[in-house]
Amino acid sequence: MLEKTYQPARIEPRIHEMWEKAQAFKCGQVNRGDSLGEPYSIVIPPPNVTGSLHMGHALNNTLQDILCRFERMRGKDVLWQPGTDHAGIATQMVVERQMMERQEPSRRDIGRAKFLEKVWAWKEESGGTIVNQLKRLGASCDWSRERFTMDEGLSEAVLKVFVELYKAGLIYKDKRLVNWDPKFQTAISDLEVVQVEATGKFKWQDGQKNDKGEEVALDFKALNKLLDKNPGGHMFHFRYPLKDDPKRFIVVATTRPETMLGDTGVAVHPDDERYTDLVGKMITLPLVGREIPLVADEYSDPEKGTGAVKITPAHDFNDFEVGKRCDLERINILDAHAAILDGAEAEEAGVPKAYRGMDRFVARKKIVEDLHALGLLDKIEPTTHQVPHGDRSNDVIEPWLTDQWYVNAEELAKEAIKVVEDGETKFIPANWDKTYFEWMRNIQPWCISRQLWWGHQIPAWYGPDGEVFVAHDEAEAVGLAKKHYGKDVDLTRDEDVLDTWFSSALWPFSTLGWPEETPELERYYPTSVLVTGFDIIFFWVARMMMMGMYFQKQIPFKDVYIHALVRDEKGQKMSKSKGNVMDPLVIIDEYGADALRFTLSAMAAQGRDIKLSKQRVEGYRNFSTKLWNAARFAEMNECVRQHDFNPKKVEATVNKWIVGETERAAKAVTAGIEAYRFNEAAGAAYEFVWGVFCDWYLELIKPQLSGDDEHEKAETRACVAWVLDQILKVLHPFMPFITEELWAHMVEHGEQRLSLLTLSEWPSPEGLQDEIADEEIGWIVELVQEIRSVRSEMNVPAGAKVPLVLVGANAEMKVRCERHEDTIARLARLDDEIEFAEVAPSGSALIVTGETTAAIPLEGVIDMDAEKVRLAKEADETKDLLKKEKAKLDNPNFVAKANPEAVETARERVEEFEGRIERLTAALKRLG
RNA sequence: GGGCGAUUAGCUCAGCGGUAGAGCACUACCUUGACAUGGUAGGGGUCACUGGUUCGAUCCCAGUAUCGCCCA
Repeated sequence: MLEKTYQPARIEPRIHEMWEKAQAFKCGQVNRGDSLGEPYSIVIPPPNVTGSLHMGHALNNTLQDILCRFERMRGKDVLWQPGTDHAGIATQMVVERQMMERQEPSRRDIGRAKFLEKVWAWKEESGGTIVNQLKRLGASCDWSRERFTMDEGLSEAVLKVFVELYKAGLIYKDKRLVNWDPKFQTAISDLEVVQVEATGKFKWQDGQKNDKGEEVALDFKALNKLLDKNPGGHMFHFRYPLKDDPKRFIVVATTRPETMLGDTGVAVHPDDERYTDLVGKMITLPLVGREIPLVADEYSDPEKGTGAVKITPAHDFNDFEVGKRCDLERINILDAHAAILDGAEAEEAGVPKAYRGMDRFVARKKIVEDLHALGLLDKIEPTTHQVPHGDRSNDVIEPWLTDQWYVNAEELAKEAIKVVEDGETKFIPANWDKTYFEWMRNIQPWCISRQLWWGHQIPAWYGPDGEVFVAHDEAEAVGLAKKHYGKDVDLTRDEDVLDTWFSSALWPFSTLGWPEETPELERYYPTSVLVTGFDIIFFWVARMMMMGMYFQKQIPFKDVYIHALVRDEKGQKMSKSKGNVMDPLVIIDEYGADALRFTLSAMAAQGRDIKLSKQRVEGYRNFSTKLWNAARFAEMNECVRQHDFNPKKVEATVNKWIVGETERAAKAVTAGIEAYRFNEAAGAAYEFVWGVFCDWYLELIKPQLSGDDEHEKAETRACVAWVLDQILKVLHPFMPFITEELWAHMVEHGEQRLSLLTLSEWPSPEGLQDEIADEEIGWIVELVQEIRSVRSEMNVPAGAKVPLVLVGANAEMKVRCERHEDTIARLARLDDEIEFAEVAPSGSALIVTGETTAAIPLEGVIDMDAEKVRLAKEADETKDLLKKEKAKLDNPNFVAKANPEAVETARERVEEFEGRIERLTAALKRLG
């Protein structure tokens, strides 16, 4: 006997063990029938090995799991490929932090090899967290195939890709500006940069007078206090003197004063008449003394400030381009820590001694002070601007001039764009292709080198003169070098590693064994769908597409399903700093994995973010309880599975009706999942289970189950068991644990199950609709609801039984009544038998439905005045409806142009409403 | 500045060219032998605004307003 409530915490681990033991999720095995189904494959977007499951993961993996379980039940050979990525910066950071906490020597002290040993040790010990969390969510991945981007095989793929792209000229080394993270001392991708708004409040202008006519002094103490708190937020205007006419100044503005040490020009707009005569003249850069030209370039905006901008090509992305166009020198003034250069480099860059080795923000303050002392500070204004920060370090990013490796993404993007244009790969919802195209068509060279130790070390070796040899391994590089130099030379390997996304880009085929030509690669590539969030379109989708097209000549996935972001109940992004994070594991502990999964799927409407609240989860936990108790009811009534039960052969009307409803529900769920409309699929299942099966079917059959018609009882019991089986099946992708548990349990008195629910066949009932049964049950439902409604409105005590008289019933209704008398009586709480009469007994409450008038004779019990008001109100409402329909039909255009079905419906309605009004009027007349 | 999206019940959201829906919340009643994590009944909406298309618009189109996100 089932317990009274479902207790997920007790059951989930056991179910999980069952699946594992049965190796239920292994790909390439025959689960049913005698042949392998057609392949269906999904690669998991590999979570960071340092990660732990957050709500976004929970949603992402719930949706993938729904698809996989659904297709597996439909007989496909499903591969859901799991694994994690090595997350360069994040992992290195975690391990370094751990070393610091343990007061161990730093990574630089112990060296690269020792450090990597430590990272691997960390990975072995703690790297599996998220995998176990995915299992708790119920993810039906083929865990036997779990991969890691730093695996031997995947590393081999990385090597091959790097070498081949290099040979094809699609990977090259270049000196460009990169986003430099001074904290981690590595280049990071544009996508790892977050813009943080800075707003200042300090204001000062040279020569400004106060009320007393005194010049206002610049309060450095106040300014520096602000700058210490936030170095951004202010626009500083400097006066740069002309070389030939030192009394004449060009005023330029910057939010980063220290960069002026690297200025190599000042630009004005070519059409700016204020400066026409000055273009080409030289300016003396204050503090530094360098002579720099005034150039004309359209980058400068004549409307902004003075129309002149200082140009620092080595420290600003826009200035870099201006510098390129105007042939300006690039002078780097920062070191890897983003401090001002020191020593020989400083000398070479012409950095004045006063600032050498100084932190960038200290230099910022000092330069402002020094320029002010020279009378070259024009004004300081508060401003609001975006300051780039590293998303992991949270340090201010510096554009920095370095040698890095690049992928010619523009070239690779061509094919990746084409296959989406051609519809080979489809985005769902479709409008995400706009985002994809936008990004792909404006793609920049992809900087793939990172100054880290943890990752795939770049397979490039340098000769003594800096000549580069890219090869699969050192031996090959040595060979190349020998050929180049004509003798053996010492080579040094490039120290840098590749961007983590470089290996992730290969994930759809590297996990299948590439570069080996494996049967899995042959069978499961291209994968069926990639399921991910929109924020990852650039990171994964774009890059997987480029690499897939180049190395496999085939798309990596047919569909890309983009799901929403999970937010908190107020619509805020969940973040640790806001403290509004909902931990999926806490929710699972409290409500069960099924409740969480169902909540996420029920809310996963396309194109809208999910605002998650505990209350919602609680609601779907209640749904599990409801299902549990329906099964419990079935069990108590010995509703057990009969192997020869055929839903097409049921005789009882109510059974004919429920098998038809089951078909409808199964089809709706199927259609929903097929179209990635998870909310519709979940909603259809929910409505069927609760609103149809529990609320009506189980109630309608109660009299039968306690009756003595053994033949009918047997059919109904078998029918309940059959419907429940179908319910467990269609709910399984959403709620795998409770359904698997009930599936196993429902056989206690019946036939042994041959397999797990998760390997059972997806229902696809056909031909079970029965219009007559639908109509008959529909009539009963309506009648019962109306009686209940009247009882409630007339304040008939809930426990009291009332008589019922059908007025002017035709033969069919009489038959129906007789057939379902027990049921109606029970559901509507009637006493005695239903009676028939030509006119309603006096003192009755009246029910006027589409085709029926029913009377509840309760003279003395009900308030006849209240009854009059109620009927009059109903008559008025019906008259309004009638008026609307009539207006339609009175419009000749409607009759002429509207769809004939619409006209027909309108006519039917008019008839129905007129009938009802007639009967309501008659009823009112009787009441006086 | 460019792009995308949203605006429907108190809240969160479905829906969609033809009688406005759900969940939660709310009100009343009910410990009836599956379930109080429940049942029954009920209240509650100019479908943001303005035009247009149409026999008919919450839905399609254009514009306005407000909000959100992404990219510069």
